[in-house]
Amino acid sequence: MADSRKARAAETEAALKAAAQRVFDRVGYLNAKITDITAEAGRAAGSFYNHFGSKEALLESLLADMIEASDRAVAADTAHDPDFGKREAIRWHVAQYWRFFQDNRTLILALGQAAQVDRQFADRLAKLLEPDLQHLAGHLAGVSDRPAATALAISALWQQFAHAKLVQRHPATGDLTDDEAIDLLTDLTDRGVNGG
Amino acid sequence: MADSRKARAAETEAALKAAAQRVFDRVGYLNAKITDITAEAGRAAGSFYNHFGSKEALLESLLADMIEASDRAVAADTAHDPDFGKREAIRWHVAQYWRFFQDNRTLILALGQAAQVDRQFADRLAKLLEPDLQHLAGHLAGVSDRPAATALAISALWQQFAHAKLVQRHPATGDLTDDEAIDLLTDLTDRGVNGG
DNA sequence: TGTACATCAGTGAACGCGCGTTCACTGATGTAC
DNA sequence: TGTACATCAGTGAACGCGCGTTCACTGATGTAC
Repeated sequence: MADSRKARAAETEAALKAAAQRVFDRVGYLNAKITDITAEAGRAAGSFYNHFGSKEALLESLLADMIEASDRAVAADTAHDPDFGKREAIRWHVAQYWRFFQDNRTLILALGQAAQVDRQFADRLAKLLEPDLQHLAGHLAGVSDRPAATALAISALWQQFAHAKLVQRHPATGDLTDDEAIDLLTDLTDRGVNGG
Repeated sequence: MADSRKARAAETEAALKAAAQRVFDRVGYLNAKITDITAEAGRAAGSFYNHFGSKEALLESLLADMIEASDRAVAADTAHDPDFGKREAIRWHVAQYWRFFQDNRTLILALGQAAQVDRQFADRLAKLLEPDLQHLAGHLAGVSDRPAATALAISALWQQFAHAKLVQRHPATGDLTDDEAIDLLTDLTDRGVNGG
């Protein structure tokens, strides 16, 4: 049965990745020890280094997976409405972002933590996020006289509010459903750039 | 010359605090070693523990200083305009926050990093920020039907945008003066809550 | 005012814990003939 | 198809680095008489 070795290795690698997500979720990326991850995956400590050079390499591998999935989703999208003059176009983007955050919250937090302690990583991450920012700035070109800076402000707003509700579970967001949270962000954004 | 001992101790403590700020600024709170701080202060490693129980205790001491200064500033404020229906009232608050961020950026970043790795600390920090959020929510009560959640969203917007410009120095904010940045945030906030 | 002792801030070498990383070994799978 | 050897994924004890933390010591300042 050829390839059963490769299959076993792939299985272990996948188990380590899945275990890492659970450990990150529990204690955070920075507090996660290599041995926490291998224990969670039910493997020996040494096994880790057959698959990843370091904790950061593992994180980058998870990031690559996320980017791949996200690129596929973008490709599947049949041209969404680019006109940010319309509230509905904005709401679609907010909802899209909200879902993305929910689906990837553990990884997003881990990336943020890694960026806090490693300037190089922070720079690389910023470059990876640049296209999304450009995308947003493109939509704002028609309605704002400072599309780039406004895109930055708006994505900051969306991200931090999603963080407050979905991660921190801040009391001030406690009585909001997800849809209401998305509406709130949509209103702030729509009025903020379009006025009224 | 009585008290010259206490004076020396106070001097060393102040030197350690000042050194810590510089080290945090250079390498970040999480990357800062105790010996980095003592070396920067020109003292022996052991000296640190005469004054602080741990790096976190030092951070809390810096935080206490900031809160004290900030409380003094609040006390000195002769009743500002609470009516967020007016753009000028909003701009005053944005400018206030901007200055606060500039004056305390190193410490704000350090607090954020500490919160990332220590849930207890994060909770305590959130409680300390609560009054400011309430203050903002109070101003929004007249113009928003969800003042608490909106206050959270708006402070997230202000903080992250200040971070992008003043810490990250994100290219998208490169051609903005501080006043223009404050205007941009004011516009987004004013229109966001009041519409046009 | 002077002397003897106590106290204290500061020192820095040494200790030891935690954890990342290595490596000799095992058992199973693949390959050569 | 069977045998002998090679390769590889996985194991886990052991190693060693980095760094927080301690502690016996020094010299200076304060106190008692």
